[in-house]
Amino acid sequence: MAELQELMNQLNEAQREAVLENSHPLLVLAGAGSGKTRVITTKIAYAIEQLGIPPYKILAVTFTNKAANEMKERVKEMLEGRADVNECSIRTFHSFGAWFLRRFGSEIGLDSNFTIYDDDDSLNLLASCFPNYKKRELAPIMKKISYAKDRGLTYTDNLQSLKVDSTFKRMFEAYERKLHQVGNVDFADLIGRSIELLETKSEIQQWVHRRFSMILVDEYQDSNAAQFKLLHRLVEPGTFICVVGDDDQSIYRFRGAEVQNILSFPNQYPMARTVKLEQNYRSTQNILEIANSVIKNNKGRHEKQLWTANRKGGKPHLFYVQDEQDEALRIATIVKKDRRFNESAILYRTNAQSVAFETMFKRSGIPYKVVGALQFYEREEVKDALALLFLLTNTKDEVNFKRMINKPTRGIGPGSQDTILTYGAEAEGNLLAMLRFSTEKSGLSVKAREGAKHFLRMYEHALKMLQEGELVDCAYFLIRESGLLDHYRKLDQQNTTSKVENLEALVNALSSYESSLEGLLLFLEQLSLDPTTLGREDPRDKDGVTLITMHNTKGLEFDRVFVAGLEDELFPGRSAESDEDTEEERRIFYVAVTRARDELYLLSARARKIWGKTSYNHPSRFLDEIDPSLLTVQGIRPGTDLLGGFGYQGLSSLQEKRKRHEATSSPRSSSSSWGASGAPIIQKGFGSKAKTFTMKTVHEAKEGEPLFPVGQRVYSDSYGEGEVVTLRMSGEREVIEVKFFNGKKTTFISKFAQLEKIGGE
DNA sequence: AAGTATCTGCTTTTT
DNA sequence: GCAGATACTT
Repeated sequence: MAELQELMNQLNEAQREAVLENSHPLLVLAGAGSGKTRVITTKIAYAIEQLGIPPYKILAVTFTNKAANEMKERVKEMLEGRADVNECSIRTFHSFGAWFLRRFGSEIGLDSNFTIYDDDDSLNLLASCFPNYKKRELAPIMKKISYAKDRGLTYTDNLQSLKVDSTFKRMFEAYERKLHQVGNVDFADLIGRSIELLETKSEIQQWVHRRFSMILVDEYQDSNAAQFKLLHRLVEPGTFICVVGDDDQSIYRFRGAEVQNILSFPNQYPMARTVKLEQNYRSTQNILEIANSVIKNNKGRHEKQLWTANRKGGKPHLFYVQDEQDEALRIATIVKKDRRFNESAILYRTNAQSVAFETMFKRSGIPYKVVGALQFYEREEVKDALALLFLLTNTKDEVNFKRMINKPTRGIGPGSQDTILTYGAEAEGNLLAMLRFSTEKSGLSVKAREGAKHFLRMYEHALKMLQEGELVDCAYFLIRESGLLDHYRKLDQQNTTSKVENLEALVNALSSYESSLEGLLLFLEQLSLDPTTLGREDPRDKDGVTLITMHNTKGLEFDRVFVAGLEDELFPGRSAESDEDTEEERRIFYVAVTRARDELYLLSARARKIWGKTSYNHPSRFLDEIDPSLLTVQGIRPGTDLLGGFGYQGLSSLQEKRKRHEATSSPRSSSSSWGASGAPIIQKGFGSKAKTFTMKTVHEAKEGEPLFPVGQRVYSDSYGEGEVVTLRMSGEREVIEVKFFNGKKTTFISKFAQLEKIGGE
């Protein structure tokens, strides 16, 4: 108890007020670095220790996994020694939805084994509804469907506000019906169907009301209309609700977030109290001043006075650099000097920007960690293996079925797939049953039927293994028996990839889960909701400079922050057209700058490679909003004419673009040391031509005679000498396996094999 | 059905 | 610079 008192003593007056107010709905307007997380975590500690609220009755919701994990840890630290701390629900909105639906979804016809479709899967599902459309055309529609769902709308609602036509409505409906049919949910459903559940099943709503007596929401400014609605359904007059946020840090408008939610909280909850946290404890005065001078240009915001009692600090730096390599070099030079890797972070607008830093850091031996990028999960082989597992938990999952039914190829092309799917009604959506029907009846070619049989038998066996609790063996079995393992092993040998290693890593990750269907579901859910966790050691354990998108830094802080890529078209991005778009970008800038405790570096490059093309952009307009006297500037601002004549700035942006374009297309003499112009010896064109391999019949078959005997010595351009070790027939085709003397083993279709027979026949 | 070659057009940001 | 769609060959 004394400890709690100590925690309370660390708070300022406003913070303490926020912790102590527990009888009215509470809105905490918390500026950047004002101790918002501390307030929430202390509030939880206070509720448990002082008010005697059992931990399991507390629900704290955040928007990002990182924030949720961070909060969990802080609470655990504060309440060290209490065994029941883990009973607090500290989750993202989406993971709450998943938990809730897993538990009660059956009440609204949702199988509890559902899996969660990501954006890619959703698009595939939509594409399967409209085979005549290209994915390119459907992608923006899918985006709009998600957007509508984030707004809490269904296809039966009036969608006029979205400016859509009747085709859209039709597609929206078809998508939703299909999603129901396959028995899975998309991200938006985790919120939307939870709302549906609460609205239609009063006994469950009552259960929820009994269960959670205190609900806290962090980063409330990022909530969208659907989440707002969900929250409203979770609380009853007796529930204590507290939301915390900062309208200046609202940066998820593109995903449907509505700042209005935080601004109108007092109207929604008439008894609400508001507490403002305006003292910043994080940054130096100089850093804060820069943040303030930029954000004040936003019109749609609440006036507030964020101040700090911290020291003035050194002057932040602004570097004008040549290009992205130069940018990386400058940063590398700085962090190398004092080696304060862990205390430094590089913030950028787009994930793609991390590459230049990674390359440079590898070169200079600087340790780093990329936060958030999906690297592992996005790999083709990993997605393939996961698709096999997803199909295992839900045999109606058409998206993952289509992904894997013919991969690696087993003779079931688009035509055969259509045939199989025609048994849909008869099989009640069960894809394995469809396979069975299609193998029993005519309609498939011999090859396709064999392939289908094999796939079916494989799954029947895998399901049995899963039932017997052999989860890891089952996963391995699927990966091997489907042919994926051989397929990728072959690719690894041809190229210098390590796809098989990734498959192994996946199976290894799976092995730390309970060996059952439940364990598998948990594993898949964890992966769907936070795909960044897999395949990488816990980033917190690793030393190094943090590379991270500005969006991902919310809630984090670093001694030294580099904000990279401050150029128009990149930041603010090219798609920021309206004032609202620009204001959102400005808030992102504000978030980025306020992450810094002591040192702040802003970097702007004259040239940058975007999509393989060098482009020349203006320094970010946000830099113009900073009083130059606040910064130490190094390098020369592009457009500054040292002779005092006309610079870029005198030209309209269109003229400029043209002019820059000319500059780009003329042969460049300058070229940085590792620019694209330093001609490599292996030219792309030649390189790929040399590898070009067209399937030509190399060996003519003679009636009834095999093309190769086992033991035949052969020579291959790519592998060198080897010997045929096995021979089998695949349908009409002779297939041989050759073991090369370099140790590699590869399978060929004899007729097409680029092999020379050597030695006497 | 499967494998290649070639062309096109584009990526923010996250659950 | 890369993925996806298209056209073509075996």
